[in-house]
Formats: sequence, structure tokens, C-alpha cells
Amino acid sequence: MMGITRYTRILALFDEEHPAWTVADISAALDTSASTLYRLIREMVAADFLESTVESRYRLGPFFVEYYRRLRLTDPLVLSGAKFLRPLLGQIPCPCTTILARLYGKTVMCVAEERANTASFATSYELGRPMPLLRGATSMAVLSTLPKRQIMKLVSEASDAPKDADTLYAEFTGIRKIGISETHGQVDPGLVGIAAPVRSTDLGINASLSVIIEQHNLTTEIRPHIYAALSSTARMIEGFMAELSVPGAHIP
Amino acid sequence: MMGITRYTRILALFDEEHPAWTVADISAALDTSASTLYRLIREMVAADFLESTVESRYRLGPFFVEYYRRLRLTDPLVLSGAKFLRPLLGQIPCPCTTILARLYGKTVMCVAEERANTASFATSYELGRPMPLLRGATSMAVLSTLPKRQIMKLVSEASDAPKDADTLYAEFTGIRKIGISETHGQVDPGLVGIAAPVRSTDLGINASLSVIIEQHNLTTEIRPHIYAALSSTARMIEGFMAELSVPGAHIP
DNA sequence: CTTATTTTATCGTTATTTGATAAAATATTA
DNA sequence: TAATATTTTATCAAATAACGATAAAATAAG
Repeated sequence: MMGITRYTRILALFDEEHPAWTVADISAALDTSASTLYRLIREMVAADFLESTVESRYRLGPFFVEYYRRLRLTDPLVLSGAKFLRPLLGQIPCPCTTILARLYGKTVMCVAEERANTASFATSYELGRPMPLLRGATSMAVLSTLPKRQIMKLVSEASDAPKDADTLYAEFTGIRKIGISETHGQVDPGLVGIAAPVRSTDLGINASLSVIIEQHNLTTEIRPHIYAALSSTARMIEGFMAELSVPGAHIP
Repeated sequence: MMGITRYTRILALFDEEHPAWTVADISAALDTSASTLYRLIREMVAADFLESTVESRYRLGPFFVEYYRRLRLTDPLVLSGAKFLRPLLGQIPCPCTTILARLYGKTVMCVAEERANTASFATSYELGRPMPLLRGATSMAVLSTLPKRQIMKLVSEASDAPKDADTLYAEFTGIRKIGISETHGQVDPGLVGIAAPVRSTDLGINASLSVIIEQHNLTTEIRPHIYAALSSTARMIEGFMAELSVPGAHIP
């Protein structure tokens, strides 16, 4: 075993279905000796990546809460975009959720969200949850910001491509042209996602800003409102990111 | 250099004041060769701990958003307590913020929070921000859940102890007795913190549930309401945690 | 108190990390 | 575009740390 993966493959075991692990189970899952694992786990507990709990089990530690905050305070996308999510909520005349999402490996992940008090429905795009690349307006808008070569690569590697690569690429061209992606029930039945691409080639950021509403609320009157609110907010976020990338704005 | 600290001491450099680092600056800060750092950083980028950005700088990566979600979905305190923060908001008849906090090394850290739309004031107890152990109701209530030996150790190691150890310990005894800690302006001027201890000796959890309000809103009429709401909610959270710790409730 | 389980310590072998240096890739400037 | 500077990767021998089997210690369970 080598490098950082010694630690990350242990972390990767901890999820909603497996919140707490014994050393014996980790040993079986990773085919690694208990002696080595006790040493690694002791290190990870000292670093607050893990902590020990009942029944000789270990769970994730509070380190990740601290570094989630550090990311919120340093990441140019979150820094520029999160503050617009609540105002955007106010511009949408029906119960909705607003989402800032970005490319994350071979997935798209929400990195900030706001939910109207009136929104009773649940969305799959939760903060921090990796989602499929090729389904839903949020993902499609993110993909549309990428160079063609990278899109084709991601599409070809995707196991769940709903259409062939060229058809998909035509869709991305359309999204780039009108600046909006709209999909119906591709992620959650009964819900509609409407998203605007957000990008900063300078900072290497490929992201999107989305509004999720219930399908029956999407009338021909409110659609233009939503499109306009998304487009203008996306442009403002890009403006703030551009400011962050001016030389000398960093204080290292 | 050894073990996981090779990586964590790099991560520790990234904060609000230093959002992006060059390899040269990291090399100077950690007194480590650039050749080694390029190798470590490459690993950390591959693991999404870091990502590269403009001007040959690196910043924190989105890994921490994903693992913050995993923690939310697996941590017994967050799992049991976060859902009560919004209902608790509703029980407080003035603008307020509700906070779930826990011991984090030699600090206390908020791991979940809710803010009333009407609350215009800013609180220092942000989600994920390590705070001093001996100031503010939130911290005092957490400390009060610990065994005497551990309290004395933490107090003796604290650099900012406002009072001597025995006086402080008497305060913790008082908090344990009435189940509430109330402090005025110890963290933020003009604000009041009111907190109830939250603990599970089974799960090894030492935490607190707090309400932060503006000092001028704390009347003799609403104080009993707040005390009662906090106490009953804290008890419910402890009840949910107890359910999580019954043998066989885990599915490893 | 006894026994079983979990965790830490020890240690030789094996494999990896380190940092100096060189090479390659990328960005900057003329 | 070419030339130069900067950033990043590759190479390699020496130093170091990780591995896992085993034993010892600490803790939990009966």
C-alpha cells in the first residue's frame, strides 16, 4: 500500500449504510492486517479523521466539519456564489431549492444550497452528494461549460449515458447557446431542474446554478422569470469570481 | 516526517487568510524540499484534498464537502440533534440562532446550526469553527458534561482561563445541577448564550445545545421559556442518541 | 476473579519516502 | 514566433518508515 490512499480507502468505507466499523471488519474489507490497521487508525484518530465509539467501533471524526468551513471561506465558487442563493430563492414565485454545483471527478456535486421554508419536496441534489454527470439540468449545465474533448471523454467513460455521445454534445451546444438547461423528472420524479452554467476559465471552475421546483408549478408565465433570474445571478457570480482572480488579490 | 501528519500539516496551512498556496511558500513554511512537496501535493490533488488553481497555486478541494455530508449522515450527535434545531427556533419568541456544539480537542466546535430569518446579528460560533473552551454558555455546558479529572486537565492546559480552576469547577457543578448555562457577552458583545448540556456516556459524546439571542431581548418572562425549551429538547436529543447506541442497531 | 477481546508494543524484513539533480512541460517575455 | 523563465515531473541512492507476525498490555465481559 502506498501514500495517501492508505488513509482514503479507510475513510471511503464510512457512509450512510456503514456509519461505524470495527478493525476486524476493516481488515476483512481491505485485506490488510489488523496490526497495520490499528496503527493507521490510531493516526487517523489523532488527526480527528476518525474517533472511537462503542462496541470497539470507529466512526468519522469532526475534522471534516472544520475543513468544510475552511472550504466555505476559501473556495472561490462558494465564496462568490453562496451569498446569492437566498436572494435567488426570493425571486422565484413558488416553493423551490437553489443549488450551486460543480464538477467533482466523474460526478457533479452540490457545494452550496438554500431551501425555501415553503418547499416540502425532497431533492436528490444534497450538499456534498456526488450525482450522475448526464442526468438533470444541474449536471448538464456543468458539463456544458467544459471543452469538447473533456465532454467526450467523460461521456464515453460514463456507464449510464442515456443517449449517444453526439446527440448529447448537441444538447450541450444548445445549453451554451441559450445559457439555460431545463430537465423534467430526470433526477426526481415530479420535479423540474432549471440551471445556468457558471464558469471561470481563469480559475478553472466548471459549475452551475440551479433552481428546483415542482413540475406543476412551472407555468409559461413563470418560466421566463426563472430563466432571467438564473442568467443574471449566474453572471453576477462569474463577476465576483473574476474579481478573486485578479493578480495580487491573493494574500499568501 | 511521518504518517498522516505529512498531509495534515499541509492542509493546516489553508485558512481564510491564506486560501491559496504556491509550492515555494509551502516549502518555506514547512521547511521541506519542493521535490517532496510536489509529490505529496500531487497525491492530495488526486484524492481531491487539494486542487490547482491560477498562478501556480493550490487550494482546498471538494473532498471536504463530500465528507461533511458523510459525517452529517453518520454522526450520532448530528443525526440525533440537527433535526431539533429548527423546531427549537420556533419555540423562542425572539430572533435567535440555535447551535449544536461538541468537544473538539482543546476547543468546542459547532457541528450544526440554524438561524432565524429574523436574526440579523452575527455570532462567532459558526459551523466548523473551533472556539475557546472556557468562554460562553455553549462551551461551559460542554465542559460541564466531562468527568472532573478531564475538566481540570483542560482548564490547567488552557492559556486563557479567566478564573482559577476551583472557581471554574464550582461553575460546572452549578451547570450540572440546574442543567443550564447562561453567559452574557463572553463571546460576542451584546449577545447572550443559553445552553443545555447534551451527553451520551455510552457513545462518548460531550456536547451542548444552545440558543443565542440579543441581550436586550432576554426578559424575565422569556427566560423560563427558553430554559424549558432547551432542557426538553436536550433530553430528546439524548433519547435519540440512546436509541442509536442499543446493541445491534448498527449494520456494519 | 477469570477469561475473552481489544489495543499497543516489538522487531526483522521489505518497501517507501526523501531530497538533490536532471529532464520535461508549461508559462512568460521579447 | 522564438527565447527564456518558471513550474512540474522523473530519476536514483541513501535514509527512513511501513508492514505484519507475534507478544505483551490494557480493557471489557462473564
